[in-house]
Amino acid sequence: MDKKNYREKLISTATRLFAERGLNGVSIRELSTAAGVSISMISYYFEGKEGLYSSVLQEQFSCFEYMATIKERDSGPMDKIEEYIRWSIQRHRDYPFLLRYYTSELTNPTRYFSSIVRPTLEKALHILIDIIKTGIDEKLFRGGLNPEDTALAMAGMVNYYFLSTLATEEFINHSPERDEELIRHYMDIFTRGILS
Amino acid sequence: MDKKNYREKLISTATRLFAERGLNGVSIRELSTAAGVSISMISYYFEGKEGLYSSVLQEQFSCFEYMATIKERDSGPMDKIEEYIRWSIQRHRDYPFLLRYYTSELTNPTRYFSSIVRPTLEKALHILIDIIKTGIDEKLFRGGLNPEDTALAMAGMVNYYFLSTLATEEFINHSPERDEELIRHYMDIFTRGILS
DNA sequence: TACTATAAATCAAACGTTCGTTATGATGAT
DNA sequence: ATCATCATAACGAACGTTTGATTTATAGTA
Repeated sequence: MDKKNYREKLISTATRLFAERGLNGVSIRELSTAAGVSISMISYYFEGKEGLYSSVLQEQFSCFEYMATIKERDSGPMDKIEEYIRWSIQRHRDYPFLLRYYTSELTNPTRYFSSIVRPTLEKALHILIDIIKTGIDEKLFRGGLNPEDTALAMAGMVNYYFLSTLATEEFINHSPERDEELIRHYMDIFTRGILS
Repeated sequence: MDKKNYREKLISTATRLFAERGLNGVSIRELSTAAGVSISMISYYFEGKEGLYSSVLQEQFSCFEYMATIKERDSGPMDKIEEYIRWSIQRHRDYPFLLRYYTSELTNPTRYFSSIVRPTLEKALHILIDIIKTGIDEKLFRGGLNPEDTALAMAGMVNYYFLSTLATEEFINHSPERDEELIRHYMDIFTRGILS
């Protein structure tokens, strides 16, 4: 039989369950059963339950690094904007989990938030601003446009949709087709407001 | 001695503690001690812990009814927009709690979300849309403006700020002066994008 | 006013359950 | 021989709930 590594299995199961019900909403007994792994593996691979939670967190937020690469892509501002929206939507699949983190049940949530989440959100915003500035320079976007305002409105807009659909059937069951539909929807809004 | 009623004391304490650490992050022992009340009062006044949580929720969301009255106010669209922003900011003092609710630890969160939160958010959005439409009709706002897009961008924008400052010192310690500063800031952004 | 009976509000203690952790010994793969 | 994994059991701590007794408030009666 193949050598198994249940570390990943634990992480993926924990990601789903913690996203659904939070750190204190899931017992490690239920978690290990759902993962099909012995309960003692949690202490074996991680430093207990909070250690597992921290590992999940770290993995969740590492995905933001991809966002930073969009700026360097060899494509026009319009394509980059679309890429940002696409990335946002895929990221928002994990939104319940991220929201949980914002109001974390960890022993010292504020420190984590300040050191990871906040800079990440600000970085994302500045990348958007840069893309829009480039669009204005290249005279693709309206000259009168305020890059900071536009980026904020855009990031907020995408955000707001997910906040309002969170935890609904619509959110949980969104398909790739629905994703594309959403991307077109936001690109339409963006286009209406921004093209020169 | 006066007749006491610890119901309100329990609700106010629970509101603060649940906002900080969530339903499963606070034990009813700690909660009752913090309220200076016997633990059995929770089952006496509410139907257990979840009942108390539900009561807090209901009170939190009832504030949204005020939002609906803004539309009927006897003032211009610009004033109404400012009122909306002011209301949003004050509401966001309770943001950690509301966010918790979005990812609720209740037994059946989706039902609550669908029946309370979603309609509330949509109602708020439609009130904004109406205000903006009126502004366009009265030729105060740009004619080319898309009311739906603008309302969404605006609601999202205000939202995004709080998401990014949540759980930071900056958020927790914001003062009335800081509130006014924020209101002016958002009104500036709005004005730049919307006036005719 | 004073006494009493009833109901409401409050409490401390106990109950049974579940929690996260750790220890143990065994099994199969490398 | 080492490593990954298992099932199981045990542990003390913490959990939410319930019980039964006690205090307080209210109302009725004299």
